[in-house]
Amino acid sequence: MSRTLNLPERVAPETRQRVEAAVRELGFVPSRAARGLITGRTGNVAVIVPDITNPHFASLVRAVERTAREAELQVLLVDTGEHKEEEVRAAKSLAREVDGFIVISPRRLHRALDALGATPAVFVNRPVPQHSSVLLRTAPAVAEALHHLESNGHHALAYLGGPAASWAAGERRHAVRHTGRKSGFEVEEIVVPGPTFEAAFGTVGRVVDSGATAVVAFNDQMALGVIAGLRDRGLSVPGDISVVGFDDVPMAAMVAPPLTTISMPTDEAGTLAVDMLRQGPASRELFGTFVLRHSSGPVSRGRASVAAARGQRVSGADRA
Amino acid sequence: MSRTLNLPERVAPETRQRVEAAVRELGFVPSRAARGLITGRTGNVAVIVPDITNPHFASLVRAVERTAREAELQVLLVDTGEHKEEEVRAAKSLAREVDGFIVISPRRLHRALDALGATPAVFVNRPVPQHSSVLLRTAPAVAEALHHLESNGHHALAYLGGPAASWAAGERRHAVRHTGRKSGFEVEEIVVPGPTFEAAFGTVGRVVDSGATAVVAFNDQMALGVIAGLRDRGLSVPGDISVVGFDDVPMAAMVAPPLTTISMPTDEAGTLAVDMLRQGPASRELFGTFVLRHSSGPVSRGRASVAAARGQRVSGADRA
DNA sequence: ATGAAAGCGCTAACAA
DNA sequence: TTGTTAGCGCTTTCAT
Repeated sequence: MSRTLNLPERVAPETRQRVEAAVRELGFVPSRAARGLITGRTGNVAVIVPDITNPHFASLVRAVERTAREAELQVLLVDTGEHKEEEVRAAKSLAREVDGFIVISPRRLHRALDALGATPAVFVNRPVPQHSSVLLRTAPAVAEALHHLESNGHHALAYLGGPAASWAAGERRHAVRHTGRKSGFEVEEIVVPGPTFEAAFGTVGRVVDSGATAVVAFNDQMALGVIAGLRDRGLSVPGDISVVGFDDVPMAAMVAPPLTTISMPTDEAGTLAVDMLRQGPASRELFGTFVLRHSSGPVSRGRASVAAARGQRVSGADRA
Repeated sequence: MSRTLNLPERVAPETRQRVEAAVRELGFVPSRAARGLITGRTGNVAVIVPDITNPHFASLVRAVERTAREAELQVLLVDTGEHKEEEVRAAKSLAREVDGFIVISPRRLHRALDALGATPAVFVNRPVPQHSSVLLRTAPAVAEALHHLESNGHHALAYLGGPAASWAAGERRHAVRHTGRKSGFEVEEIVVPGPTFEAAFGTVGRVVDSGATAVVAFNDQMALGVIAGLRDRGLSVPGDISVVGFDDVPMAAMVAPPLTTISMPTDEAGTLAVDMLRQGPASRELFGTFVLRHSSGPVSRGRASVAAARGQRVSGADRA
């Protein structure tokens, strides 16, 4: 019977038909657990994310799920809630329940690696020795973005950074600093307490003070925070200041003004990640693309309103 | 040994310590699969959603995941991609791999029920005979919303409906129609091809023509679509027309103007859903709350710009 | 080409 | 209180 299901070609056609009929009739579904016990393969893959509520991670997970199901794999979801020790716990407790891990949690944390045991893993946006990774690179897209800004008369840029421990934060920061300086931009780097709307909102005082005419933020949520903060000070986007984000989350196209941003190939990344699980350690790179929408444009002429807003800060009207 | 792990109180303290030490030393983790084979409990729960990329569902899933992990359950994620037959496939193939289903996919589909077999399930926003459900009710919050609109001088309302097959669409539609008429509103119902930004964007022609001064949309994405469409016609929100959404997705607070909406208790719903898995069939209700932000306000005085926009439609400038 | 038997890692029931 | 055994539903090997 087992033979009929797994090696149908090595069974007599007649027996085969009988068995298949019975299977359909009884609605028989083999137990993956029992099978896994003996084969050593569970048919499960675990995907670990910091926060499924972040649209960028949600897109990645959706792609992983779709590809996994096409390969008859089940997806175990672990949401660490940005809590790194949860990642280790999950790895340890799941290591033998899954055929592989897809770790999208971008903070580097080396303790986690032991917990994996011999279970293969592919890391998204986190290069790890001895393990597979898929890296989402932005440098070429950033170059395009800065070229767009430059040709619109911008020279002074503020960059709102991401979490220090994140590989993506390093890559993006390097891309804008490096490309920026090469293109003759003056780039002011602003460190933000977290990669969130609120945190970014709280930094607009520094953005305005910096004299920048354009700001690039680590992700779209932060870009929205900047836009809201600017508006809160009576400044308009892109009229007074241009804003560019990263990720191109679905909402980026729905807001006003629609966000100029760097779109990440999340579908390909998710698909690639599960495909890479079968192969040995390897590192692949995928590239983001520049998406021009309406939160960026020509540098403003007068800058009177920006100067006025700068006055605000001195008067203590800054909002933390 | 098994005893030490599962019934520690029925083992001699000394033996217990020895075993526990060994467990820690070897990093022993029992195989859920093998255990499940004999106990009949897998320690897994499957959660089925139409689209994890929708922030409303993502919030629900996050709550489910957190609660499940606290109960030492693993979460199997199934994203049906809005495809109802996938739901049946998933139910059939997972029925024996999980201790329960949490079905957040809101379209009603009765074929799915047989596939469940004897596996318990709790349905979110879908009442199902013989099964548990948690229903997210909005009527009281809608009453508040309409009262807010009324006291701001609104009398004519457009309602943009959700998917016909969805229980939530029925509940929300009934709430606004019923409460609306009771409060003396004139409510124009507009059917939209899908619960999306784009689909809603495409209906603003009809919204404007209806003469409504306020629109309530089935969800926040649609509300954003309406706002964008209105802006596209030179109309402002809430200056010319007020807009109210449902769900209070995280982005609702980040956009301009911040969305007035009806917030859903997704955390409680998710938690409740996994708690209810253990108990027998039951139906619980949770209530949304009205959140007043800035996409709604006093009805505009002149309405000249709205009249102008209406002219647009006649001239064929409508965007499908 | 097919049947029979052993055994994957555990728990439950029974002995001791 | 602890050791032993049968067996969960499968696959694999060996015999037929």
